[in-house]
Amino acid sequence: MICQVDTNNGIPIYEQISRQVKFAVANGSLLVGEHVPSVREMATRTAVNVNTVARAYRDLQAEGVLVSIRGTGLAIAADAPEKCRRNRLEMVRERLRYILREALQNGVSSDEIQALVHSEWDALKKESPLDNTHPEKG
Amino acid sequence: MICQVDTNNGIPIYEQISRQVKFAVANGSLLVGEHVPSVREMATRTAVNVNTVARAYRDLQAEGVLVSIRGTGLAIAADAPEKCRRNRLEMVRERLRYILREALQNGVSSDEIQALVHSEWDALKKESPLDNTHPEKG
DNA sequence: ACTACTGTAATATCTAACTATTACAGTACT
DNA sequence: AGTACTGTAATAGTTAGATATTACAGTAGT
Repeated sequence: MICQVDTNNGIPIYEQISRQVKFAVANGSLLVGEHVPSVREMATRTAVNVNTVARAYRDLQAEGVLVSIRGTGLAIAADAPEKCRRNRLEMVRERLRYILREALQNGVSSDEIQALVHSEWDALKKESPLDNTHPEKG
Repeated sequence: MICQVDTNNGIPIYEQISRQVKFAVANGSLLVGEHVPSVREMATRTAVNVNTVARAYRDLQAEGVLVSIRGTGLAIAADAPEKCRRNRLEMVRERLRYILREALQNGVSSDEIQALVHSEWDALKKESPLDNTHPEKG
């Protein structure tokens, strides 16, 4: 489990981390019972402070994604995959809505948006071709 | 010129204001030479502090969208519409890219994204039907 | 028992964004 | 000249996010 943190995009680091954990659970990169990296390891690998990682993990516990195993670490909760998979599209949708609303309210046409999404999606696929390491079961 | 400010979405208020001004210039809601609302009026109408509006206007001057007319106010620069129209899709694209990258990197399929964009766009169109007050010339 | 890990918590410090307030110089209108 | 607007600036205070550091209780392996 590796997290990519961007300190310049305005999104709180703890939120970036918790989102990525939830996505990882949703697509099977993290399995039930598996331990998430310790706060210190995650902090080191992402060049972030321990407290910031702890904040993300605390939020994930509150959401029921992680459970604490005292003295050992934090593990993926039994019902986390179902939860995260159900919320995966919602997480994307929530942010997509802001952008589309702004575009719509300012005279961007449906065709322009469709073209924009298509071209950006293709560009991203070329940029980082899919490495299906953890394919989801149907 | 009315600005809608959301204090809870994490985006700096001054950035929300400057973006909305640029969009308004791009689609003809604000014309060359026209005065933008005074910092005090804009601050009152958006329930925001004067300094925050001033910050937005300062940025817009730095970008060449607004020009200062001493003692009178700030007006839309002569070449602002061209500039803003050229940047309009880029402003949307920049934010769209973050979302699509996150989705792609986490196993969301092309079909799911297309469906998501389509359904959200339709929902937004119903929510606020287009009032073509300032149609762009072809 | 010792060591090396876990998570958690408290403290202090920093920065960006925002607010409230006061002040000042330039312009327009009467 | 006086009034009412402009933008601009300085000051001080608040909040959220992040950092650095220290500390402590619980667990596992030796």
